[in-house]
Amino acid sequence: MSTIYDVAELAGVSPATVSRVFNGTSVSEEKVAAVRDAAARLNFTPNRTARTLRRQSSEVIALVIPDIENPYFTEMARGVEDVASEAGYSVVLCNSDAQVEKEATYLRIAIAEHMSGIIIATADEHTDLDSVLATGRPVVAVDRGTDYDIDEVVMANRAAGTSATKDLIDAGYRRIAYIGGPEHIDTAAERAAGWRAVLGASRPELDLDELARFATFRVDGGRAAMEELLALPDPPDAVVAGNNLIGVGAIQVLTEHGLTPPQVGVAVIGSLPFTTLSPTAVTVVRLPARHMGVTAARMLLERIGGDAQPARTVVLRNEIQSASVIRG
Amino acid sequence: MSTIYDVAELAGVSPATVSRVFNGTSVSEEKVAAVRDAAARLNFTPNRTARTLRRQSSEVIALVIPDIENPYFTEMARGVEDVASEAGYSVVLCNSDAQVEKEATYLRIAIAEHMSGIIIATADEHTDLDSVLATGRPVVAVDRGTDYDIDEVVMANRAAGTSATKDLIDAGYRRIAYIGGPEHIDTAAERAAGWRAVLGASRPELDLDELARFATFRVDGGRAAMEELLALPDPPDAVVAGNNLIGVGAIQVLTEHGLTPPQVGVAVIGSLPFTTLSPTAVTVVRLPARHMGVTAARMLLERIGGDAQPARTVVLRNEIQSASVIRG
DNA sequence: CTGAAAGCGCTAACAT
DNA sequence: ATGTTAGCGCTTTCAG
Repeated sequence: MSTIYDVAELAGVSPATVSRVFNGTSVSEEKVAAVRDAAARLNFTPNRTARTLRRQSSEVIALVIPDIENPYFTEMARGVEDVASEAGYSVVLCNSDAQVEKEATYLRIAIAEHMSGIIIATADEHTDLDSVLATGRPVVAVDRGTDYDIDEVVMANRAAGTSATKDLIDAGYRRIAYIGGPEHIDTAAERAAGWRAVLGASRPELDLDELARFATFRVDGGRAAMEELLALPDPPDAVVAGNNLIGVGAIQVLTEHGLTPPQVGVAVIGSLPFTTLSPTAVTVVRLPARHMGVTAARMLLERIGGDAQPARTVVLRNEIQSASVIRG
Repeated sequence: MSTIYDVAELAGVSPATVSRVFNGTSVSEEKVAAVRDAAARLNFTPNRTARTLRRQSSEVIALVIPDIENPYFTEMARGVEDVASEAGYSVVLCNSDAQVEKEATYLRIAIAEHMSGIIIATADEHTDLDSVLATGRPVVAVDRGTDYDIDEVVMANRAAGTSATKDLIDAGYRRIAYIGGPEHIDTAAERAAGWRAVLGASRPELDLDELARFATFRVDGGRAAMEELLALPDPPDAVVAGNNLIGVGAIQVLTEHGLTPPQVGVAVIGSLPFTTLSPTAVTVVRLPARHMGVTAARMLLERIGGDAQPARTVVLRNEIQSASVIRG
């Protein structure tokens, strides 16, 4: 690999001039040409590591997510990436696998690699951001809140739970169960609270605790919980799924039991990007994941640019796509 | 951020000793303790950039994929990540978005950041790897072949096309269409060839060109092609989908037309991780994506370790999960 | 086993 | 506008 010294020598200028050419400061026409020519001839690529070491910052941002296989997060990643690359930043995707230790490792890497900012959907409500924040790096929380006073972009989780449940009630379902993610994750708790409030008011006779299940935010979690609910002495006639993957799991189990929606009502919080269901069979509360990524990236870029206004919380509105079935 | 000099001073040793402690070379018990203690007290994190600059290599590998929203690639990414992190490497995920320019940018970054190796599912058959290879960095191609003599891990694409088609024939379908990815991508071409060979032999009366469609490897591609096929004067009674997303699109359109599988036969090359279909409705040729990632990562790590044997090609066997429907 | 010192490639004062 | 030079933080000879 050639260096700016090689280029400088071939072009007959100083290394500093080469650096200037690659950084857009004022250099005379002719020297620019000479440098570019020499660089091309040597197949020169500036060494980012050296540059980063010198500048103490790099044009890369870390995006830490708990499940890279969840389309919700990859859709968000797309949003982040589009904004970032537009601004000349690359984004490094880190999969914490919902494990605090892995998450901590990636956070450490982000610091050690001088990345200029972090967008994180935390693995745990109490993720420790002390050391990152101590370095002065901006951090934007997405999807889930944190214990810190930082920018965050979240969904209207409670509203999502509310409207999903209401839709099922309007469609005529009565015993509406809920399968959510781990209770200690605030999004999961909020969505459940929405369901609880609506159903408690509308169907006071129901034992809500019997109808609520808290699983992992994954397909197998949804499957297991749905099996449990179906095994109840008095099984539910509808279910609200706390996220996309839980929804998939629940629908799979229902289908296997010959209870294809809308035979049993299903409302899913989150989009089902790869579903092959008829769009009228299941109610979907669309969560604007891409938009979340876009918003978070913009905010982060602002902070990287030096913006020091107080921390903001953006709550993204969701959009319900109701199953058009009216029941009994 | 504190440096080894700070730690050295606090611990009463030289910077070199601090470095040795963090790199596992022989240092006396007591000094190790002193250094660790000082480091902890200063909340010291080694600066990877400096280390990389000095060592001319970093423990990160780049994984370049054409579509981060395709579960096939994220599943593969998981495999790569598991192996890599086991070996102390972190993996940086780069989404080329099937664009050669974006891909080239990420390749450039990989070089400039001194990443120690690259796993790539190319955006284009003729992706230019010259500059990467010129640096001596190992590159492993996954999913798709390249013009270069490098390690590759691919699926048994032709066989996938063959068995998908055979299964549909065995189930009694007659006019079996094919929707594949862009013809210039070798995987797409091979899968199509499998379909063509089987169908040509078994149903010589069919006009294969009429029944073949080449789309993007995405849901909308599958949708558009399926619509076209259904609009044919004599529409097909079955279809082979060239990848998972095309399959999803095709099934969506069929469902919307009231032609839910297995009313029209569907065989998909690639797993459908988030479908809610009954498993007996659609034939799936499972592609071991995770395994592909694991294999590629292992090979890359070997190369990084200095292994210089001739380039290998690993072809991964697939597994068919037949729809258990027998027709006519 | 330990320390001193050079240097990885680049940028940013500081001169000129 | 351009060149000179001093590091950024770390690893790694080379001495001792």
